[in-house]
Amino acid sequence: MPSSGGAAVEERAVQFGLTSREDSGCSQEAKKEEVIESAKSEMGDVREENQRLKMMLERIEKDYKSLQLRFFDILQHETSSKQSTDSAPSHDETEESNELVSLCLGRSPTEPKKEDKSTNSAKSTENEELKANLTLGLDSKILTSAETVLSNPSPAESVEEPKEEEAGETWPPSKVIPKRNGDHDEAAQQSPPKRARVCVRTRCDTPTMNDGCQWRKYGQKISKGNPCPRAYYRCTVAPSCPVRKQVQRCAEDTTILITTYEGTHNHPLPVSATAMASTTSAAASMLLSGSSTSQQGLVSHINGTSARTELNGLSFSLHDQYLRANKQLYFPNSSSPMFPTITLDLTTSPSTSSTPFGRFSSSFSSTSRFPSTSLNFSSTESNSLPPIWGNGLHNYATRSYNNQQLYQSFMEKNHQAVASQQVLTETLTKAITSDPSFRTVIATAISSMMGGGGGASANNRNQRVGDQNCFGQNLNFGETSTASAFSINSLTQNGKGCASSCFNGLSSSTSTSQKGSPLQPALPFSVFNSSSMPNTDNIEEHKS
DNA sequence: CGCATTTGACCAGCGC
DNA sequence: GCGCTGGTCAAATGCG
Repeated sequence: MPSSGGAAVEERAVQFGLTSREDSGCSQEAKKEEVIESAKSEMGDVREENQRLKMMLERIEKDYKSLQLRFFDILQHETSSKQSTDSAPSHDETEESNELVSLCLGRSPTEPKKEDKSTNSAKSTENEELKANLTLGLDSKILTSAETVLSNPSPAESVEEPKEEEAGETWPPSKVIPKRNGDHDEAAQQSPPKRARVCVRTRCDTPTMNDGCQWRKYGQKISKGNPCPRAYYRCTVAPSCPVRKQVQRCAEDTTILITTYEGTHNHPLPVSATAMASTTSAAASMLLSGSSTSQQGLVSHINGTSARTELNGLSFSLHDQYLRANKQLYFPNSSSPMFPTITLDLTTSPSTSSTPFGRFSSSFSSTSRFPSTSLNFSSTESNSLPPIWGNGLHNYATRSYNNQQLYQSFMEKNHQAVASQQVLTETLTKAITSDPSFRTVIATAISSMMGGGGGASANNRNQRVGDQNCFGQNLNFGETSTASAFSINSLTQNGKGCASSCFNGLSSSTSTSQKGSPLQPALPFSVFNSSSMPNTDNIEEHKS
């Protein structure tokens, strides 16, 4: 913004220069002085304008600070209330929604950090935790790649990806020994051959679950113990992408599709693919970093044979199979004893277990060399619960259930997903409108951004469309129309990437809503930045 | 014709 | 060493 003021100064200076040159033809000093005086007065005006712009900038920063402080307050309050009443859901709609909104606003990854230090220490401490969540818990490269895409459409994956692979996720696992020079990651510091696999169980009628990525089938095998063939896919988004996945139907319930991901994408992902990728990557990170120990980015609550882990807000239920005696005749992962496997159960079939998470733990084979871990997104609660998160009636565990429910809904019923998004939109809108001060701050920020940006040329605005989207879309999220556009955009792309996109939003928003950092990029909104992505579908939607 | 899928062959790891 | 199994390759095939 100051740059626009500077540009104005230069422009006017040029004008005056020309004027004075023209006037120099007249040798009358009086005119010269007149011109000089007028120029001085003009300069004074420009200074004033510059001053106004500076003040505007300061005001924006101030608003931003207050927004952030408010977010931390809410976070703190929520954390404390959650600790006191773990079982009783006591969050009101506004709070949860505010979380979401604040997360969006806290998109800037660097600035808030400084501000936290300047504020009170307690909050900065918490923010450090959140930051840790961001950097470690979401060590998922998917997120970073998504962020890269947002900020720099050019393939910066060459910088990002190797870090990922340093974590031990290389391919092919049987041929490449994951000994890297840069194995300083905590995951790699553990047993080198430890390579995480993320198994996702979903109900899906299609041959494969559409996760937004492009896959090429390169093999199919009948695996032992399961009459259903296992298909092998490799990611074809980038030629050198090491990511592969195995798809197999559950023998017991053929409607359940078991997708096992391995490796990390070394390329920017389509927006529609970031959801599953980030989820699996985060899960893999959690697994590689130790599932049942409390670490940075991971807040685990170990309770007997299970542990509930909050990974960037996603409430994961961990069940070390070694803690369980349950056995199953087969499990897809039992055939791959070389790799630790983490399973995300996105199925919502009625549980056969009495314990909230028992259904899943019983699915594990104990033959695996590494402990498998389950991330149970499911719940034994009735499926009749509306897939609305942030409705204030559910605790975090339930919200994770809702999260999963939503994902399922998106996968199966797009219309239902639209409705859910609309409810979400309403909730967000209500969250903003329910708090006058909050609304004022946001309105000020909006006006500051939009109005203050008036000094910038249209070209500049276009060039910085990503950045502005970064801010504008977050603020606009409080507007029903824009939020609806988001959901519709996500859902109208031929019904394929939509599910992932929506899940993307859910996972990201939810992840940041609890322990996740507010500074962490909010993936769902990357949809708006799709113009910077090579995803033409999104580009078209963005234009519309 | 180009691309994706299919499918049998091949290879490596593991257990006996 | 042999057999079993999982995983991958690559030629054949199918499809748009």
